Amino acid sequence: MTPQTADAGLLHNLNPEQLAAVTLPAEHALILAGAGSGKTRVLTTRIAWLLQTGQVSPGGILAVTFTNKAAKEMMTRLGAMLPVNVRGMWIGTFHGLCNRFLRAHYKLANLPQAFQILDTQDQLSSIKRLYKQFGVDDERYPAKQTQWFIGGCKEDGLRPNAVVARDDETRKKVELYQLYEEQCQREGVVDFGELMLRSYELLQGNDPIREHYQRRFRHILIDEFQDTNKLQYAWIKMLAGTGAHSSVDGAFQPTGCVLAVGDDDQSIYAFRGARVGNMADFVREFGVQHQIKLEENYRSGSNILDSANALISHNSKRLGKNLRTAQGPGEPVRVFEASSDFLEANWMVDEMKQLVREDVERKEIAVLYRSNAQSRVIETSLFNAGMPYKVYGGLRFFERAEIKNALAYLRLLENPRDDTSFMRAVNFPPRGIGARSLEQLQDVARASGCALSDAVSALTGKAGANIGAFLAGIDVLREQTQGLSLRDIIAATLDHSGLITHYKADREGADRVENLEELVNAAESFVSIEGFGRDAVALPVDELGQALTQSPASQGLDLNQPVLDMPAPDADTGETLSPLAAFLTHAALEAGDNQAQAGQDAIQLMTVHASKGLEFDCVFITGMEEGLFPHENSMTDRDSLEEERRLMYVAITRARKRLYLSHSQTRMLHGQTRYNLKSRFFEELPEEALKWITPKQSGFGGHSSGGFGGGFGSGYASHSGATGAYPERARGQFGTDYSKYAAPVPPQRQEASGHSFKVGQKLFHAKFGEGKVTALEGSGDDARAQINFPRHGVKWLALSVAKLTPLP
DNA sequence: CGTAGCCAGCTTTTT
DNA sequence: GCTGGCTACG
Repeated sequence: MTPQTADAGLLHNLNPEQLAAVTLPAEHALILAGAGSGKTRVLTTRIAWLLQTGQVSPGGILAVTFTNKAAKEMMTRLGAMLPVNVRGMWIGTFHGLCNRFLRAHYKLANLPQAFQILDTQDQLSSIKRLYKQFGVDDERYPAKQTQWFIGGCKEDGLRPNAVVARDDETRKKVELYQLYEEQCQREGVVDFGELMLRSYELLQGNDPIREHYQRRFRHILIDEFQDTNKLQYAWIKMLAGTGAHSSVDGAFQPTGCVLAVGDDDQSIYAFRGARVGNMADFVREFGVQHQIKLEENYRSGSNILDSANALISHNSKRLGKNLRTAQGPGEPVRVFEASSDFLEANWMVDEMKQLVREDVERKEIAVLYRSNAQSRVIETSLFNAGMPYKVYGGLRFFERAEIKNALAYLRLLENPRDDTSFMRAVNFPPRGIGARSLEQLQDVARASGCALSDAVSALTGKAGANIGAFLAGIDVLREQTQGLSLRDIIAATLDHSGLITHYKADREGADRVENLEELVNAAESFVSIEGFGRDAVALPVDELGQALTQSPASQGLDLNQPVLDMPAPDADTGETLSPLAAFLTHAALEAGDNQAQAGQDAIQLMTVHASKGLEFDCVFITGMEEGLFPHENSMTDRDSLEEERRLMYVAITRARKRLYLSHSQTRMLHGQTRYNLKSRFFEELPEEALKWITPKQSGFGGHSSGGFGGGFGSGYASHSGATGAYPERARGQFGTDYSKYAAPVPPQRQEASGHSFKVGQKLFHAKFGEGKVTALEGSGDDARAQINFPRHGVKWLALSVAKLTPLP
C-alpha cells in the first residue's frame, strides 16, 4: 500500500517526516517526537491511514495512552477523519484497556465480574485497615511506604512470593503485601497496579488468550512511550508477541507491530516508575529498523526553541534531537529578577494586565511553577488585582470526600464485601456506631475470615443492633433500586444515606450538596456518553472478525466490545455488568476534572508537570531559583538533575509567543524566608535569545553587581528591538515601573559580633563552593551561619572553624 | 461520640 | 505558614 492510494486529504499538509511516520511499513518503529511537532496528529493520521488503505480493520488496532484526556482526543480526531465507529477500537489508557480485558475474562482472571477498583486513597485506607487488624505499628512501617512498596513490586511484576527480601524490614513489608493481596481478593477489589499486573499474568499464563490477542492486534501504537514503566513495557511486548512467549510450539508467528511515539527529552515521571530506558530497550529488543525524528516545531519562534535546545543539550543521556522552526526569531525570552516572591507575583500580575490590554486572552496566559506551594502568593496577587484565574491540581471531582462517601454507599449496593466502602459509610453521616463497636466487628471478621458485613450477625448487644440496622438499610435500598435507572439509583442512595441532609445542616456544606447533585448529572451523562444499554456497537465482521471466530468461544472473545469503561457481556451467560458497576468503574478510572468553571477566560496556574502537553501564547516560569528549580531534592545526583532539566525543557516549550522567566532573591518557604541563588539553568540558555528586564547579574547565582542597596534604577534593559505579536511599549507608558518590584533587598545587618558576614552575603567555601548566607546566629566563637550551597544544600557552619571567603 | 487543638511534614502525579 | 491527621478532652 502506498501513500498515493490513500485519500489525499488525509495526508495533505504533512511535512516529509510526518508523512514518513504516517506511512511507515508494517514493522516496529520508533518516532522521536519533539515538543509541538504534531505528534498527536501523526498518531491519529497513522491509524486513519492504516484503516483507509485497508491494511487493518478497526478491531486490529490497539492504541494506548496514559491519560483519559489523550485517549479521548485521539478518538475525537479519528472520528473526524474517518467515518468509522471509533468505539469498536481498543483505544484507551493502559488501565482502561486492562480493565476492559479483565472484565471480558474475569473468570480466568479469578475476579468477580463486578470487581471494583481502588484508587490511591482507597488503597491507603485498605492498608491502614490491615494495620489495625494485625496490630502493625504505623510509626515503624508507615502505611504510605508500604503502599509505595506494594506498588513498586507490582510494577516490577513481582508477587509476594517472588520478592527477594534480604532484611527484616523488607520481609515485614512482603508479609504485609501478602496480607493486602488476600484482603483485596476476599473483597473483590483491585488497585491500579493490579489491573496491569493481572492482565499481564493472564496473557502470560494462558496460551489461547495470549495468541488470540497477539493475532488480533496487528498494529499497536503507544503514545508518550518515555513514560512507560517496566510492567507496561512487558505488557506491550507480550501483546506484540516479541520475546519469550512469541511462539509456543514454533508454529505461531505473531504479527503485531509496535509504533512507539515519545520524546526522551520530555521524560519527567521517573519518580513514579517511568523508565526512559524503555525507548532504547525497545529499539534493541524489537529490532527496530525505522526511527523517525519529528523536529519541526509549529509552536514557537526560534528564541524560545534555541533556549530549549541549548538547555537540553546539557543533558548527557539523550537520543539526540533538535527543534527547529520556520517561524523566525519571535520575541526574546524575558528574564526578570524580583527582590521577593511577593513582588515577583505583583510584577507578574501587572505584566498580565498589560497583556490583557493588548488583547491577549487570559486563558492564553499561563503561570508555571515547580511546586504547588508556590501558587499561593501568586493567587493572592491575582485575587487582589481582581484578575480571574484558575489553579490546576488538587482534588478532582470523584476524589472529593462527599463524592467518595456517596460512592461508598453505591459500592456497598454492588458488593457488600467491600470493607473499604463499608468502613467509610457505616458511620457517616454519624449514626452512633463508634470505634469500639467497629473494633469488635473487625475482630470477629478477622477470626472467621469473612467480610465485615458478614460478621455482623455474630455481634451481640447494642453494637450488633446498630450495625445490623445500617446493613438492613443497605439491603432495603438494594431491593428498592432494583431495575431503576442509574440516575434514580443514585438519587435514592443520596436520599437514603442521609448525606444530603447531613451536608445541608452544615453551614459550610453548600458546595458539597452541590457536588452531590452534580453526581446525579455525572451519572446521566455517563449513560448517554457510554451509550449504556442501547448503543452496543456492532462492527461489520471483516476478514479479521472471521478469523477471530475460530478462537475458543468459551473465552468470550468479543470484537465488538464498546470502548472505555463499558464492560463486555459474560461469554457464557450473556450477562452484562450493571450500569451502576460500570459507573463505579468509570469513577475510579477517570477521576474527572479538577476545576468547575472550565470555560471561563482565566489565567492558568499549574505546576510544570501539569503543563506537559499544553501550550499557551504567554508563559511565565516562576521561581527560577536553586533549590526550587532545580528542586533541592533533585540537585545532587546527576540523573535527577537531568530530569529537572527536562522539566525546564517542557516548561520552555509550552510558550507560543512570549516567555518570561523570573526568580526572586527572597522567598517564603516552610514558614521562613529563604535566600535563593538564581537557577543554574539561566547559565545554560543562549544569551542572545534572552532579554533581561532587570539588569543581568554577573555569574551563576550572583546578585552582586553594585552590591545591595545600589546599582538599580538606571540599568534596566531598554525595551527596544522586540518583534512579534505584542508590540513593545515604551517604558512607563502604562505605568509598569519595574523598580517597584525589582529593587534589591537592603542588606539585613543582623550580623553577629566578631565577624563581618551578613544575610544575603555571597561567599566561597573550599569544599562546598559558592554559597549564600541565609541566616546568622550566635556570637563570638559560637557564631554560626546558615549557608545555602547550590550544589550541597543548606548547611550550618561555625564561623570560627569554617574557611569562608567573602565574595563581592 | 464529636471536635478542638496540637504536631509533623512539606516536589512532581495518572490511573 | 499551612494543612492534614491524630489525640485528648468535653
